[in-house]
Amino acid sequence: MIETYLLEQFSAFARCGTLLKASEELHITQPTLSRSMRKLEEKLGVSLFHRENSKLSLNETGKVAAEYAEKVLTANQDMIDHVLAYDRSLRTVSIGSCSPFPINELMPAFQDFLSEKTILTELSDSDERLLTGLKNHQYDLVVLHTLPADRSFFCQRYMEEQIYISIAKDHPIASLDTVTFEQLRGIRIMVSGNIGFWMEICKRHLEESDLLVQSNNDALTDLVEASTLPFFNSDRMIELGYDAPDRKSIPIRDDDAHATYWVVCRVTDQKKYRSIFNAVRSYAFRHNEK
Amino acid sequence: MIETYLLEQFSAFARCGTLLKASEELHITQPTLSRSMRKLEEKLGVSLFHRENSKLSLNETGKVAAEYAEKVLTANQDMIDHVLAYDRSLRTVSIGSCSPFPINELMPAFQDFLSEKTILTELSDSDERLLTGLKNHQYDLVVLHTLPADRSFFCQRYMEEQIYISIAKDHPIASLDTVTFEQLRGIRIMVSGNIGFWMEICKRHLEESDLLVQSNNDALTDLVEASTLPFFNSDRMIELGYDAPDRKSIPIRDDDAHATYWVVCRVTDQKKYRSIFNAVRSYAFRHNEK
DNA sequence: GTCGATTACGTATTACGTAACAATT
DNA sequence: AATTGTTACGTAATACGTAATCGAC
Repeated sequence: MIETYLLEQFSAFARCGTLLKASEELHITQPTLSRSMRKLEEKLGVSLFHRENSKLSLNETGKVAAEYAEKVLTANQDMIDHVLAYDRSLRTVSIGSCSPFPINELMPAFQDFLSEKTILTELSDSDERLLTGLKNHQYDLVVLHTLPADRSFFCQRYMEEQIYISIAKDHPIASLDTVTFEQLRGIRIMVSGNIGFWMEICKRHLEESDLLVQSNNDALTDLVEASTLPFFNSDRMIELGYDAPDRKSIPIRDDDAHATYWVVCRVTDQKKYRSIFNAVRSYAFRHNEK
Repeated sequence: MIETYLLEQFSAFARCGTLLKASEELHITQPTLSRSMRKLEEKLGVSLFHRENSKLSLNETGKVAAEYAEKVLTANQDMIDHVLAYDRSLRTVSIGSCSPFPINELMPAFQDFLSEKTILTELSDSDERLLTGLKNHQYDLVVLHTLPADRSFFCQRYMEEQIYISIAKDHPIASLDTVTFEQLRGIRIMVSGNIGFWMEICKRHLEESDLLVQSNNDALTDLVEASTLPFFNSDRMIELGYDAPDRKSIPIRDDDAHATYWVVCRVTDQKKYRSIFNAVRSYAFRHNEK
């Protein structure tokens, strides 16, 4: 077997063409490289270079050897990458969600029951992408707004969320008890940029030009206070106090404005996340009682 | 990058299960292995083992690492194997032939013009197999008894060979000037085992049970002298003095009993073997003159 | 007591750098 | 003169072995 450092030095020479350039790239001296190249030849028992006129170059065998050396080195680097990634994956729980609110609500439970692990959360606007991610171990837990048919997933019903329009009290619409997306068409409405699948819903029912998307949440809060423009809200957000005093929040009665969230994992991991699912279940129970 | 010796030691431990057995396999001491395993963990920056009760075993990450280590090591060994094989191939000329006689005749030319190379000759009973071997660099030169249609080969007509039956002078057939395979059916005939495609010809035209195949050439010579059984001969063999005084050699007039040999190489190698083909051509010219 | 792993210490190997030299361009 | 590769020599790093220690079965 050939030691890795010899292959690294050989590969560097093959790329750079001269020992000098290779030695600069590797931050070692030429004599070291010169000796290493001889050593590699000795180890293999074959000649790898043309040596003439203080000019060193690969011969036919050397070119073949360089190709294979590259393979060995990438295999080595691959090992490092994969082992580190695997080790990381053991200490990390990746959670994907179609919407930001369930994640916020679940965070305390995650921190309780996965205290020794790193928690990594990610928003996605597509249930489908979340499920494929769950399947190929990109995620360990996902929160969906649709119930997957696949039996290889374990699903627990979690919570409901209802979208509201928060609109100035003197606006004609403020007199209504409920509205439809249809009634909101043509009105400019502010909306946060990080709302997962809700953005798709909004774009489907309203003109895209009417949506004032604001990715920065602080900026959105400022805008709400500084303007009288309506904005999208939800029962969950209102519960948390995200409301504006001079506005009225009116529920949107379209089916699409209501979501039921499901917490999902691979059936093989069902036991692993048992305590989390218990917390989810009791949360769902408490809220169904109301 | 991880040095190869660390991966070798790690792999040995993964196979053997204990440091002691691994150390015996590698002919090093346990302390060395113990230190190396720690070093590997340090280099990767992750834990690879369960250490408890003077018992060392791979943890989950360690098992993954062992798989990848194996890949790196096989890539390393692959490199060595292929580089050595390639280097060998540069100093070797592999010659395949459908018949022994052309090789014997060409040997002096090979030794003249490939003096710095190792010459490797091989008999094959199938032109087809010789051609595929030539295509995939198993052979560099082949001698065929059929002219290949493929334009990616360069072909040079070489020599003729005519099969004779050498039969006791008092045998009825000995009175004939020529014979056919048909006339020889039912007669037990001795034949050498190493005659390439000729064996196929004999089996096609004669009962297999009538052929007394003798793989050892010396034994065949002895048998020829000690018995009066007929045997197959050829004009080329007769020229070289391979004959028996108390027998008569009669040419077989079937088409199959006559062969025209072609020396063939890949067109890409045509120049490389130019001097050999010159020798072949002049040999063919001399013999056509006769 | 045996087996397996680790620690501590000393040694031998060897990979590397410095300096000088050789050979081209 | 500048560039590139090699040789010679000394040094620092390190891989290894020996001996002793600890724990468990």
